[in-house]
Amino acid sequence: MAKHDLNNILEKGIELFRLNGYHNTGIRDILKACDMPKGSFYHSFESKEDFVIKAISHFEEVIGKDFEKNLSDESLSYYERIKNHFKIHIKWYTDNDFKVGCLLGNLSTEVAGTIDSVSNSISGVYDRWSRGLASFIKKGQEQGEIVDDIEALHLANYLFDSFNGAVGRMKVERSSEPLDLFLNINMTFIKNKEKNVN
Amino acid sequence: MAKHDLNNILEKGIELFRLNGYHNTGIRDILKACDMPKGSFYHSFESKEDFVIKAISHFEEVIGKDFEKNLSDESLSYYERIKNHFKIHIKWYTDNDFKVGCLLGNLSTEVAGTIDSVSNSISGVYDRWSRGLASFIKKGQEQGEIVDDIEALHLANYLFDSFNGAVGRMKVERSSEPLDLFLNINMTFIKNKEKNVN
DNA sequence: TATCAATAAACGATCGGTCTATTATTGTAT
DNA sequence: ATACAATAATAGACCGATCGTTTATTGATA
Repeated sequence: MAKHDLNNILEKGIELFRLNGYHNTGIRDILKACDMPKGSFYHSFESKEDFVIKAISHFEEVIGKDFEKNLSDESLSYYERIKNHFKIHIKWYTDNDFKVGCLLGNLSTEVAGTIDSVSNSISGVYDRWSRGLASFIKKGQEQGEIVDDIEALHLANYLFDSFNGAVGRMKVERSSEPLDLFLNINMTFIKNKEKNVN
Repeated sequence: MAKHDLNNILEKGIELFRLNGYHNTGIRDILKACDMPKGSFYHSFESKEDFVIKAISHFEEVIGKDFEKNLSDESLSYYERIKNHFKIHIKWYTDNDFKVGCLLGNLSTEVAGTIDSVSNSISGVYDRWSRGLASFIKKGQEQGEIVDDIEALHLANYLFDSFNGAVGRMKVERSSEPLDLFLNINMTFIKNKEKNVN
């Protein structure tokens, strides 16, 4: 039995990676943030690379739950559920003063081009998330809420990517405007105007 | 008169920042890439931060020209010019094996949250570029080529952000698919279907 | 007493940045 | 034109700090 809760360390690491990036976050910073002694890190993790891979998995688990909950809210139309999901995330970024990015977005731009294990790991998460979102988009298309001239899986992938781009810009502008633009424009775009659904 | 061409150093730095990121690119790496000794760097630049700010300016200049050229191609409709511009960039990323990001996109996610001078500098570039693109979007809207229910400046900002998100994903997937999706989906979205313009 | 997780201390490498010394280049006076 | 001081530019050794990682030792358990 480990004395230190590994999930706690992973979450502190995720927090710091999101705030300061991968290469600008030292292992010492993570350890200091959760009062773990300096020597203990390599008892639980093989390397920093191993740590970030496990952090990605933990992130998938935590955000994935939130994700499923939002999309399964049967009081809303499929279109509204998707909109609501992004709205909730926008609120979160706003509450964090526009200084924190998405773990996957940060790692994608910073290290996905140089560390293969990281890009492979992120790719898997996006694949699963996109298929999850796509299943709800498809239902929305079948209900006539969402435009159906674009494949659901393509639309899902695109929406995630576009949102990440807006998050990057948000950090620059220190404002929710890029996120709001993302939401308003894409929600206008994907709405099937022939039906009048909220 | 300087023996070393400052623009050459800036371009090598931009290349490395785009490939490996800001914190993962040491000043030594930049100097080695252009055979410049250490002492000369600090004769020309105050610090790494000063260097990256000047690199952003140089990047604005270089890409800005390319940008203006593409959008001023009078053989194409406004809609086609915009599409063509992004197409040219997609080809460039493809030629670079999907491992290189946009300087501004990289710096936005990696350091815009922590180094104010960088976020301010990037913000200025985006502001000028967005206004440039918006002026052409506006003309496209007036010609009935582009949907006009969204403000041109908003659309311009949104397109840049969305493209950057696709570039991040491209690095993860090592594929042009995210970029192609960005182009196909957005070009479908912004096209005014009432008129039949290429 | 044997085992092994947990931890402290130290490792070599590299970071951004400074320092002093040397070499080109320039402006000025003759 | 020539001599010479002044300054710009080049060169690389060097600095303390910090990087990711390794090693040696401790402390608890069986």
